[in-house]
Amino acid sequence: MKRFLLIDDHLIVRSGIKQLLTDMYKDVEIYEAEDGNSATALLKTHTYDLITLDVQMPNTDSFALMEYVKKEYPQAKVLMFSMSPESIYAIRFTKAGAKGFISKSAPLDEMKIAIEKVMNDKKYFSEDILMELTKGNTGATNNLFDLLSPREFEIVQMLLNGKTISFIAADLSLGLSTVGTHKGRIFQKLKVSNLLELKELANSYK
Amino acid sequence: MKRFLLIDDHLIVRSGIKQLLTDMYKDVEIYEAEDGNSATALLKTHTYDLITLDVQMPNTDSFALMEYVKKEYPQAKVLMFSMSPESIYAIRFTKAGAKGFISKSAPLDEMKIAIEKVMNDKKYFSEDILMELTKGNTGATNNLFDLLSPREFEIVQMLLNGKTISFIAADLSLGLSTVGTHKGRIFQKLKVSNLLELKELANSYK
DNA sequence: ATCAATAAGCAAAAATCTTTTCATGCTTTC
DNA sequence: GAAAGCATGAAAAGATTTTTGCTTATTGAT
Repeated sequence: MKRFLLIDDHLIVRSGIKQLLTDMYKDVEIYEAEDGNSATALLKTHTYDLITLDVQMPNTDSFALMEYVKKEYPQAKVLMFSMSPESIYAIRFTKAGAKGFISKSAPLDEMKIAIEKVMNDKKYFSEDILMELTKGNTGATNNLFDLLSPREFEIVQMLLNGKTISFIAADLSLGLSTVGTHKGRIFQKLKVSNLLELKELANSYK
Repeated sequence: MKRFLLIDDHLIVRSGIKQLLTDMYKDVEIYEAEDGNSATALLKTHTYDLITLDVQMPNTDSFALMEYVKKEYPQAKVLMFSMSPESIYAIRFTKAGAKGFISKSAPLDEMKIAIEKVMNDKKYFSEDILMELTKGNTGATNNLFDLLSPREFEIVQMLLNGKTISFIAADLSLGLSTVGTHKGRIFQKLKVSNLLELKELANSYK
């Protein structure tokens, strides 16, 4: 018998995963949580063979939940489900202890593989994420913003407040291109490719 | 026998809806499309008792698809599924002919009601959207996005997805300055002065 | 039929941003 | 103490975006 915990705010998604799991295993026991509170409550009542966790949920800090799970239940096997294939969150969640990361639009076969792998305490990541993970940067930090130098940090905050390059340059008495260069390096370090992604990343740190 | 067409890019969501439908009706025939192309192909092969359509899909303009469906198959009954309960999309899709609008996180009972209503050619909308709709009749809207023209709305969506001016221009086969002008007009209508403010405004309708 | 308002589009110039490359100073490491 | 590496800064060239002013089409109201 396998026991699962599905954490996702969308009922219809939980229902889909449930379907998949009952297809895969003959004897399953499935628990569902639609937010962090019900998740922690359910974590206390049982141990699970696999926990699936949605990356983005309203009213719930998925990342904090992941950290909580890792701390309280170190053996827990967590498979992250994300809406978009290219997730800027992948690295953070992986460092926080997620064993796998898969997109909700992934084909069935891939999902099954991901589920089985993680259940057997192996890791599962899609190609693109794996590349991101292996690409240098084995920095032990959990917070990508820690990688920024003081100056970069100063500038990233202004960018997050909607300030333009030219405004920042004037404000800090720097050359236009200097600020531009900083911005480029910031984007590289944080692995984002535009302002909106940067904002999202920042928001994900609450 | 009931025949359904589910249009959603996330397999796991389709699977969830399928589950719900097979629970509701004894004899069902379910077709799935993960993008606009496969949807239009499937529309040609059968008529359906109900079509469910995801509001946001990558590589697919859901709104254009809705308009296409309405034009080619005026009797089709379309139930929109959206990630968030309130939505900048609600009115637009309703005007384009959607018969219902429901959130993916809605409780099971509500989903069943929505499905049944739309199948019986009645309308279904959640409270908040209904309010939005009735306000429209009296002239004033409380959703700034409703002020945008079709083209502007198309472009604002892409901007919210992090697309650049030049990408949008190429994608829509428009001149660079055309898209730039649209963007300027969008910012004016929505009273925002940069991308981040735009994003925030959009989020506030979620 | 005309007028006014809205929508859609573009060219060209001006403004702004990005990328590449390099220089310098400061730490850390061997 | 030399080498390696990072932080900071910027010029130059190139690319992109914004703004201005204008054209055309469509629609609704008078």
